[in-house]
Amino acid sequence: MIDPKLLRDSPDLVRAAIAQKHLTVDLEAVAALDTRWRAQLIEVESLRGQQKAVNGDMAKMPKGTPEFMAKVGELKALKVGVKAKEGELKTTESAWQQAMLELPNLPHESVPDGRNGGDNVVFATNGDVAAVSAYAKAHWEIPGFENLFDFRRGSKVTGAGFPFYIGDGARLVRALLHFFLNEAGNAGYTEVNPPIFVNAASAIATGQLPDKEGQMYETVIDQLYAVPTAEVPLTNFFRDEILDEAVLPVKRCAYTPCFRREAGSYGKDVRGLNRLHQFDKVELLKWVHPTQSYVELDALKEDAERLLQKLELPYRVLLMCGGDLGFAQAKKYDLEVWAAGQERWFEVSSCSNFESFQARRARIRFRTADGKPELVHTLNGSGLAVPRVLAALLENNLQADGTVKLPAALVSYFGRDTVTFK
RNA sequence: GGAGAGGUGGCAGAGUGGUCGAAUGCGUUUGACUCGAAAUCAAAUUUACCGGCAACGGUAACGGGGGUUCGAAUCCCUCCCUCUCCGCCA
Repeated sequence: MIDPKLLRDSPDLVRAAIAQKHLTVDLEAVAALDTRWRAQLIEVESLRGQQKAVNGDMAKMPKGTPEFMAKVGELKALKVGVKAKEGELKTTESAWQQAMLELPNLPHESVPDGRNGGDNVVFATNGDVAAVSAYAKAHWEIPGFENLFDFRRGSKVTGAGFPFYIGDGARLVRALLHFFLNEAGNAGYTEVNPPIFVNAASAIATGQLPDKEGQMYETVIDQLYAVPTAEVPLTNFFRDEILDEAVLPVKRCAYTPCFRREAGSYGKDVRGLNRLHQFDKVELLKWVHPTQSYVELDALKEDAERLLQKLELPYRVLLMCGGDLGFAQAKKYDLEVWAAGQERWFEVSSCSNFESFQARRARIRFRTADGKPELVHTLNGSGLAVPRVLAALLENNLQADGTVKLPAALVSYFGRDTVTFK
């Protein structure tokens, strides 16, 4: 949620920022709701003030006297009007709140203009794409692939996009997760093992709701959502809390399976490990002082990059343009890894600064030196998503004999330096 | 899943219909005393929103929501959560 005062005082600024995201929002309608809400609030508060004043008098006079009964009558009459006004206020207020929840976050000034993915800026590249592998092929075409990654049985048991990982396949997932978590720990992130179902309040706080419920799996009778990312339970850990300024920045990481319904994708995008309904990911999360959030964003991005460097995977960093920014992000870098077999870049991490957008929804604050609560800034990034990293490892490191040579960083986690597809 | 008890300020803990945003204790902050510290004494110490340049004023909040009443922390309904006992269970 953006600051209501900002919309009130500088609507043009808000309008321009939203335009940069190429979203259409009826700001006038929101502003009108805000105006009406305040007018009604003032009215209701003054009526309640009257009630309180008369009530105060009554408290001091003996019960049952004619004066007392007169006051009762007076307040009885007043009550009807107040109830009606309160009802109106409530209606306006919930409409206004809903509208505010549907307003996107504003892009940071350093975000480049652009309409879609094609306008993103290549911020940095690392590694030599041309020199990867003479034997690369799309990972699902590697002979024996289905021995390690069983999509057919996954479809039978659950549905498309829910593979079984078998033998070295399962072992690779475990090795990567272990590697990611250890690296995050070394970088100062405290490991957390969070719930993987969250309630609606949590999903609202991080921006999944309202609006995007179709992208989450929902339980039938308990009205819980399977987490699309560990970001949701992790961020909500401090919901409705005021932190001590001295503890900032708080840095945490978590592994969770992630569940995404992702309706509407097809073709090569969803072949093999490219896009799944369930996948494993380690998420990095920070709660920081507002003055530090952009420094922290760069550090976060570097923490994620380091993983790709250690895995010896060529990657590039994209600075997302306004039109390709998500609803809740103020600024976002995507890390894309090169998959030599498909000759494509794949997003394996998305590092974002939400500024106070999530913190305002979640009411996560810290106490400043002068004792006043102030909203923190939240940031998160993948560190990293497993299946696409895995796909790139398989494709880029495929050898002539059909085995895959693992990067040195992974050998101790995997237990061997070679993956076979038997 | 069944039965019972309970959810009050940073914490502990009073309050069972009328100036109660809420006693008291602890904690914290500031000041006094002291060479300094402890102890002691004094004062301060929730949050949100609205109005206001500000000082300040107003309204709301005693787990959430609804109801009764002129008036609710207090009575009623409902949901959530915690604890105890029983059942079940990795």
